[in-house]
Amino acid sequence: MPDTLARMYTRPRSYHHGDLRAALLTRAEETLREKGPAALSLRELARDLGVSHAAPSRHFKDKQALLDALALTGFDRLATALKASQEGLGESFAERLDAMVRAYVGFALGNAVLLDLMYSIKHDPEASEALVAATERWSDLLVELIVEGQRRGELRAGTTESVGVPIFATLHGYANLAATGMLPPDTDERALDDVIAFILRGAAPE
Amino acid sequence: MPDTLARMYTRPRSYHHGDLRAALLTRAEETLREKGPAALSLRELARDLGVSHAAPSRHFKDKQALLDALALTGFDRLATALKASQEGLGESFAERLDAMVRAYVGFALGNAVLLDLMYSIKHDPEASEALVAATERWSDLLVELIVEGQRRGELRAGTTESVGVPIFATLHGYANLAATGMLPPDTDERALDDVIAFILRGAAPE
DNA sequence: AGCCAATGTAGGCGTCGCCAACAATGCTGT
DNA sequence: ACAGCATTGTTGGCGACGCCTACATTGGCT
Repeated sequence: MPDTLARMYTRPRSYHHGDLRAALLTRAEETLREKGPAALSLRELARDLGVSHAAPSRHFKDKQALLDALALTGFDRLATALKASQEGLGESFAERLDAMVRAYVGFALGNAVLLDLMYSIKHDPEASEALVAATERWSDLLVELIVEGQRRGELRAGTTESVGVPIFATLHGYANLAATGMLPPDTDERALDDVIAFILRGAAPE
Repeated sequence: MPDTLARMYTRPRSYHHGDLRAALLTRAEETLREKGPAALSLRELARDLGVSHAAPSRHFKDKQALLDALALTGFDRLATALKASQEGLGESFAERLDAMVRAYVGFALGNAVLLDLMYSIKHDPEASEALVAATERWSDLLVELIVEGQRRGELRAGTTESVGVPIFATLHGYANLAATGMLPPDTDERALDDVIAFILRGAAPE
């Protein structure tokens, strides 16, 4: 039965696994989601995949490297989700912001631990480079939204930062609270509406 | 020389330490601040304090219990800081909010790792009763601010939640971004002003 | 004075991350 | 076709960690 589980990630093959790196990432994310970050161990990962305890080191120089890679895939998926949320929409800023906020919060709720990992502080200076690039790939979406909103006169004037930071702070803060279950119990759908309306008022032209 | 360090926390005394529990908490927070949460180990703590590796277990049943206690002191200090920020102020909501936001962000910047710990614990299965009480002790301050702001007509109508959640989300989100160093490099003082103004607009009466 | 609960010590268990030495595999150029 | 080599996986070992149990010292209470 544990063998059945292993088969999901490991080709029935011997010696060379085939795609151990991808299997490690997949399994690691499942563990993260199901048992939390503290329960993530390289050795257990290796056991689950039917591979020796040192095999993972061929693909990730240490545990942090695996976490960094995991965060990277998270940013990729987040960017994809946000981009998808903007497709087939009208040009109204309010409409687009609404969609983006919901997509972001949806991602946060569906990937709470992963999101936490993505924003945690301890990335290697080196892996940082790829991470920064990944972050920009999606934050550009927000910037674009803002610039376009300003052009259409639906947003107040000001530098992208002065307008964007409060918006992003609100979005990020709400997603974080919702994902960690820190909001008053009943407040769920309704609260998100309130937050979106709040952002629109805060960012409205003078 | 390591002895000198130990003396800071340990009475030169033998066998019974005197106040090992408090010394553990103090030293643990320093370690957290200086070397991050991953570097915090019960055994090293014990070594630093010149005590055997099992001694801490007399005061904290396991590592998580120590982290919980640490979070608890964090909430206490946060509540104190927020309360202090409201003293000697006028009654204007704008003024009081400004002070509270700055106090919160100040705490977040000065206690980044601890704050992270505080919020990661709550989400845990059964947050201890004391912990829940501690969070309420300070969130009541925010609630009070909101209710009073509404009474004075400086805040829009609505349930405390519908008004408070967006405000707190913004505050929490900005503090979090600032503390994890995720804001554009130059944006520091100015950005906080923008955020406060943003909150006031978002929460203003219709 | 004597006893007991609280506090600290000593040692051991299983797991972890990381390292070094060795083995199997498959790609490459000739 | 095949020899050589880089890639990938294995084995075993090291030190550190969290937690457990059994034992030692202490100070306060009766």
